[in-house]
Amino acid sequence: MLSQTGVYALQALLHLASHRNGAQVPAAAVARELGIPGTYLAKVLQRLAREGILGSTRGARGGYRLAVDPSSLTVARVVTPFQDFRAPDACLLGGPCNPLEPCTAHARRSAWNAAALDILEKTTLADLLSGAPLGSLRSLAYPTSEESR
Amino acid sequence: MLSQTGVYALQALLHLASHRNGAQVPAAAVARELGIPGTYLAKVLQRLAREGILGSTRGARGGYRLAVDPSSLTVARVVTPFQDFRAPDACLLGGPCNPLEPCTAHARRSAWNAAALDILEKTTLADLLSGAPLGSLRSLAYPTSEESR
DNA sequence: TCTGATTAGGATATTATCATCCGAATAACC
DNA sequence: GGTTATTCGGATGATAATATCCTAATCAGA
Repeated sequence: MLSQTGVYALQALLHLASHRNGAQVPAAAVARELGIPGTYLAKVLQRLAREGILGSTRGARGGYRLAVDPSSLTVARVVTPFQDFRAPDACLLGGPCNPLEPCTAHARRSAWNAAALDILEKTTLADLLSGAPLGSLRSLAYPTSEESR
Repeated sequence: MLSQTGVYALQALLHLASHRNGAQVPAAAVARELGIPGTYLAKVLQRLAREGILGSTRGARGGYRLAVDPSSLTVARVVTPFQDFRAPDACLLGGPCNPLEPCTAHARRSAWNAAALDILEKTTLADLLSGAPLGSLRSLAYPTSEESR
């Protein structure tokens, strides 16, 4: 569901978020701490900075810091720069399938994708850090008896 | 969520399932019908045959046929040979994280994965073909007011 | 102003996924 | 038995994701 790069991004952000008072942390330190290939993480952080999710300063005692509030930073926003979640429009049944009146398989597939994206858009960095109750994830548990088929 | 190869497999199986009375269909015909690269689909079908999902006969008038009942064939079983859905055990927070008492982020990530797998295991080929009500997918809709955070 | 630490960015290598090619093996039909 | 249609399996090629390398640009501090 999440690409390797997406996971790296999340890990790094969670690590930075745990550094209170917005202290700056060099990319190499984050990488060392998390056991992520340093040269690669550098690229990922660079990208997150371009996205405005991280702030950066170069030079001695420089590094990266969170630029947005963890409680308003969704997993979707973190991960989207690195992987595409748009539902593919090709129909599972092959034939040309009117998007306005899609076949069942098509509709189901879109529902899968929407559901996955929904999770990512409802979960924030703060959620991941705080031991908050599962919230939106609860709706993903096994369906209770009356709604199962 | 689904790899390209997984989608090919599903499309092909759906196509074969629509051929009543278990008639055999050559790989090339399936590929032509669905607009999938024929030489690649051949490999996919071969694999599905090894998995016991398809039956095959070589030679003239040969081809592939479904070897299991669509209503007992889950999407998970179709797709698993081509992509791994096992939840990675690496912790999102980096540090060594006791699997028996995982960190919040870890738990949430597992929940995502379990939820995704759950969808795939609850949906059958027959579901995709029949216009059956969404069933298990309904539990993935936006949470109703009282369960949202 | 020099030096060391650090991000920025381009170029390149490595690996996995997707796709193609080719030579068999097998089965139906004449 | 020969011919044609088809699956099977191995080898190879293309493309995208992942990872590394190198050279700047920038900043803090001595």
